Amino acid sequence: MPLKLYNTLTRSLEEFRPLHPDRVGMYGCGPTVYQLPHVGNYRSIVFFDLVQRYLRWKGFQPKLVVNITDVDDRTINGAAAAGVALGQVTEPLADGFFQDLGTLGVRGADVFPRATLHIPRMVELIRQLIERGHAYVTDQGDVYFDIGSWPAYGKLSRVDLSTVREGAGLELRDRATDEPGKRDPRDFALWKGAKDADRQVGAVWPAPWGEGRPGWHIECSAMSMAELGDTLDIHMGGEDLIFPHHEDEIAQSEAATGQPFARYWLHVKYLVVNGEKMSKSLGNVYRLGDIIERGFTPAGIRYLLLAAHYRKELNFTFDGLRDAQAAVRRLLDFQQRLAGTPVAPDATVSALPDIAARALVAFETALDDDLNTSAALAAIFGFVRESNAELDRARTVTEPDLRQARAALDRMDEVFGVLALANAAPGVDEQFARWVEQRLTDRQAARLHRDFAAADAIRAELTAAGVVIEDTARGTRWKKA
RNA sequence: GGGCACGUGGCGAAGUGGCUAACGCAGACGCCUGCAAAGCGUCCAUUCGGCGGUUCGAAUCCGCCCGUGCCCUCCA
Repeated sequence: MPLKLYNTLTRSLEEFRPLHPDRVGMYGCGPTVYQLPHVGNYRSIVFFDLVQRYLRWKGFQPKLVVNITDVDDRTINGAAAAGVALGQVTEPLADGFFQDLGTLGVRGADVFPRATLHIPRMVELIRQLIERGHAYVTDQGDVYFDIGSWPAYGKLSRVDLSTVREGAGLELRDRATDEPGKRDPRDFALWKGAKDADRQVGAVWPAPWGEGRPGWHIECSAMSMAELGDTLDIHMGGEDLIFPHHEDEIAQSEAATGQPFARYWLHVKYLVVNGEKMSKSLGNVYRLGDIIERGFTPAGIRYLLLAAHYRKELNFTFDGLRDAQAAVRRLLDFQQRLAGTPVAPDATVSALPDIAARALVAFETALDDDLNTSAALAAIFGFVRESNAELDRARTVTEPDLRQARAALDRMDEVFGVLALANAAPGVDEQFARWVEQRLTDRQAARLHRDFAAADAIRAELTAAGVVIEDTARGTRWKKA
């Protein structure tokens, strides 16, 4: 079954065919490390992870590159304000980012290039653009891309820059005076001549036309092409990056290499909080640490971020997070049930293999349709419900049947990674577990004597300790609430 | 001001011309259970922001209105 993706470039659903038969070059615009990322950022990152996982699931060999922008206006300003070197601001933030990725079960891109380590490649690209007449150097030592020299400009965003006016126009004029030597207000910076603040924080690199530092857009072009070649298969990012960032990437890359830059452009819609945009003034910018501190689980957060289709706005709320965790709980309960179901060689053949097979087809069909994660989750829950019903009916099943059910669940979680993440959560400590087991033994003894008052007292005690118990035909199970 | 999206039950969220509008959470009732929990079953939108229009038929297409989000030069 072919995978179809919505390509922003053509504004249509297209069958995905990689340039090279199996290998897939993917690039996702990663964080600028000037502050800790927030849930909005993670929606994008988790989406990159999803795409990579699914491509692998489908048998492709994806190579995912996610950049770390560690030099730009904001990082430099941050370092200058603190009076420290650039790296002293960016490195701790990058570390924090990687730590969060682990928390969210993001497998990790294959490469996380840092902009500051790819400056020579950027200089080389700019040199080519100047040579080919697509860029020019100003008296201030800045280098701009000459949009007039590139008629194809605007093919991704379809923005007609000549119609821009009013508020936007005013800003444009202000910027033009801010950037002397710029021939056309639409031209964008490839290189910025060194300024005092840059020197102060050590953000200065040599170039044939004078020292300075790269512009933002060129960073992504250089890093993606360095890792994936002149033409990559999939380029991803937040919807806000379509213009001008990705537009500029296309222009400068294609003008420099003469090759198509990226074949499929995927853009993730924004996440809103309580239906409102996330902003500092509203005080609703949540970082991962904030959410975990409120007692929410990484698996719940990951589930919530993946539960909505990536091209639809996602409403992030704490109520929604609670619901997501309940959904994860249901999946975990089912997984545990599968793990604990007794097998019997003489059990009659069950419907489990058939249920599993149908679920996998529905699952793949959903994801093939432009990564419809909501529909894929529906397939998983359908599998859970039908399997539960079958297990209620059968009581015992054959080992092969059970194995197929477990395999199907694992296979589907390879894409979502939610169960794996939930199971990776730090377990309860040994001593606590021993105490719980002891109390359960006591309760069981009371139950055998039909002393239900005593049994219920122990259960109440456990409930107060945050333990939920389940009596099954094979004994009592317990779990943390 | 211009451009692009979106608005589905209490909440979240699929579905984009035609079976009884997925799925999850919450809620109600029932089965199971000593009682619970878990699970299962049934129920929970005659209706898809509002008003018109096209069509044999629309949540799905068109128009207007209301609301929200993104972009209009360094914001995922």
